[in-house]
Amino acid sequence: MSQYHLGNYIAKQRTHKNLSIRKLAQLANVSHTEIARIESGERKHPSPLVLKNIAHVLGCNFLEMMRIAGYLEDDHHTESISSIFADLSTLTKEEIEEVKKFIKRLRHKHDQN
Amino acid sequence: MSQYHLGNYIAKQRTHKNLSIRKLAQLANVSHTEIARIESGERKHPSPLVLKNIAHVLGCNFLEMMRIAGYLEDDHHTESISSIFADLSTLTKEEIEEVKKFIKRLRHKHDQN
DNA sequence: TAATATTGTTGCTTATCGGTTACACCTATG
DNA sequence: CATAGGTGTAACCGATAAGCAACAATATTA
Repeated sequence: MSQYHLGNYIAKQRTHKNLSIRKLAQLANVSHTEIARIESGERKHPSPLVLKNIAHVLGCNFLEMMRIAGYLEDDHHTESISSIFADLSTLTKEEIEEVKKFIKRLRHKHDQN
Repeated sequence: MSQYHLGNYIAKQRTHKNLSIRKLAQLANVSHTEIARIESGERKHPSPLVLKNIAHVLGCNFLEMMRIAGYLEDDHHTESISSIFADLSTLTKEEIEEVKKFIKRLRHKHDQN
């Protein structure tokens, strides 16, 4: 396990925040052993639900984490999305809220099919 | 299991494409029993890798599927831009174009101040 | 130095994922 | 009718995800 994997990414984020494995585990509501195994690379396919909690505590992008975990495919679709991502950073909080509502409405209509 | 879940979504997509469970399984390189369990709701947390294959065969948005599976962040944590990123990922190309226009209008109004 | 706490890691155990096989049911073709 | 094929589901089983308790090693404090 000498290659760069999800565990390295999480470990870097964690140490950068001066958190121990156990402290992160406590905050993310995940066992410390599981986090240790993920970081060491022993755990091959951790649950997305676990990763979601970890990403939330570490304050890093969950989808980025999912991508590193090998769960996402980087296709053209996600690329066009990331361009929007760049556009968004120029907006104010209030405007971003409007975008959120707009997306929520879209998705609501979307889910009815 | 009377509620709308991932299985209902997959079953609808599958039948809409006139595919049997076994045929879908064959194309997606997943056992037919696993797909049956996912559709029935018996399987609680199918692997994202399995879902990726299924989504690819069905020609539907993988992240949308992930969202329905409960693997992506929901609206409780959508405080950062990165959460919008996740939300966007569940939309179609056409819908994303709408969001782009919406953002463009916002910025236009923004620049007038 | 001795006692205590904290670090990451290692069995052990339970639950669940996911495949192979077998089943019961239905449909079509001889 | 009978045989063949296709449908979804159930029984069984190996592999693994993930928690708990115990561990050795280090850091801290009295």
